[in-house]
Amino acid sequence: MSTSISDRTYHHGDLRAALVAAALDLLETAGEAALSLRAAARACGVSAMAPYRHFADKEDLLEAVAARGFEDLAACLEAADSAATGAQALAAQGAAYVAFACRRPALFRLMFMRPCRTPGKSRAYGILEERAAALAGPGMSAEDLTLAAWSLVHGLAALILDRRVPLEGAAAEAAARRITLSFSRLTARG
Amino acid sequence: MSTSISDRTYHHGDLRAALVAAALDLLETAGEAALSLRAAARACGVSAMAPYRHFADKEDLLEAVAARGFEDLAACLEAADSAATGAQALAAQGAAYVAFACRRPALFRLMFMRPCRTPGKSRAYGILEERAAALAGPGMSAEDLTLAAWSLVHGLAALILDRRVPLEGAAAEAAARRITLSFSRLTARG
DNA sequence: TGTACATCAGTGAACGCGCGTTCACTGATGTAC
DNA sequence: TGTACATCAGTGAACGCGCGTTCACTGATGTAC
Repeated sequence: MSTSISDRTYHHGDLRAALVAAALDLLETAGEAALSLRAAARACGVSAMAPYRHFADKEDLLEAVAARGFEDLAACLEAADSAATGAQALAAQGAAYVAFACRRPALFRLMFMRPCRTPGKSRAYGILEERAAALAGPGMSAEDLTLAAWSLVHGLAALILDRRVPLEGAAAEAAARRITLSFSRLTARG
Repeated sequence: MSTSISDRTYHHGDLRAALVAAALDLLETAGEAALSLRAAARACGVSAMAPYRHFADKEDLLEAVAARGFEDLAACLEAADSAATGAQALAAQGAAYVAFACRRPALFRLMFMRPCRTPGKSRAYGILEERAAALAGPGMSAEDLTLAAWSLVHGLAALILDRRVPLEGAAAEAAARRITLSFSRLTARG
C-alpha cells in the first residue's frame, strides 16, 4: 500500500530523463519563464543541486529539452508524409509543422527562437528537403526551394504564435495546408 | 566650454525619448538580457525611478522600443519599394525585410518574438500587402498571397537569425531576393 | 509685476524575489581481491 | 562469502546577483489672481 513513497531510494534511477520530462512539462504548462533548474529539480522531488550531476548548467538542460522537441517534430512530419503525390505530401508536412507549433508553442519557441550552437541540419529538415527537392524545376533550385518551403511554414508558425495574424487552431492549420499546397503546385508548374 | 554639464537641469527635457533611444542602444549593443529599466535610466544619467514617470512598467518601455522598430522597418520597406514592376518590387521588399532583421537582430526579435497585445495590422504589413495583392491570380487569393509572402520573408529572417541556415550578410540578402523573386514570378504566372 | 499654490519630474534608500551556482558533505552502489 | 575502497549520486546551507518595484520625499515649473 504505502510502498510508493518507501520505495524511493536515495538514487533516483533516471534523474536525467526525469528532469528533461519535468522541464518539458513546466515549459508547456507554465511557460518559459517558469522553466528553471530549481523548479525542474523540485518537480522531481530532488534537491536544487542534483541536476548538476547530469547537466553542466541550465543551458545544457534547455538543449536536451530542445533536442526532445526536434525528435517529436520529426516524428510529426514523418507521420504526415503519407499522402500520395509529392505536392500533397509537402502540403501535409507544412500543415503538420504549423500544427506542431500551435500545439506546443513554448516548446517551439525554445527550439527555434534562440541561436543554434551547431547549425547542422536537423532530421526534420531532411524530411522536408526530400519532398521539396523533388519539386524543383527551372524556376528554382532544389536548395532554394527547400529553403523557401521551410521559410514559408516556419514564418507562418512564428506569425501565428506571436499573434501577428488572426489565425488559430484549425484555421491556422488549414491556412498552412492551403498555402503550402498552392506553393508546391505553383512550383511544380513553373 | 564647461557648459555641457552645467547646462543639465533637474528636468531632463525629453526623458521619455531619451530612454527609448538608450534602450534601443542597449538592445543592439549588449543584447536583450542587458535591456533593463535600470540600465536605460543609468544610460540617461537619471535615477532608477525616473522612468516610472514615463512608463507604467518595463513592458511599457519595451513596447515603445518595438514601436520604433516597426516605424524603421516600414521606412525600409518603403525605401525598397521603388522598383519598376510589381514582382521586382516585392522581391526588393523581401530583401529589405531580411536585411533589416540581419542588421538589427535583437530589435527584430524584440519586435516579433513575443506575443502581440494588439494584433492589428502594422504599417509594414500594409506596404507589403499592396504589392503582394497585385499579384493575386486564380492560384491563390490576395489574402493568402500576402500571408504567404510575409511568412516567406519572416521565416527566412527567423531561420537566419537563429543560425538555422548557413547564410550571412550579403548572401542572406541575396537569397531573400532570389527566393522572393522566384515566388512572385511563379505566382504571377500561376 | 508679484505671489501662492498645484502639478510635474525628478531623487534615493530599501525591499523581496527567485535564480544559478559554489561549497563541503554523506549515503548508496559496485567491484577487486 | 566477506571486506575495503573507489566512485557515483545525492544533500543542504549559503552566496551574490541585478532586477522590478514600493515608498516617502524634494526641486522645478507653470498658472490664476
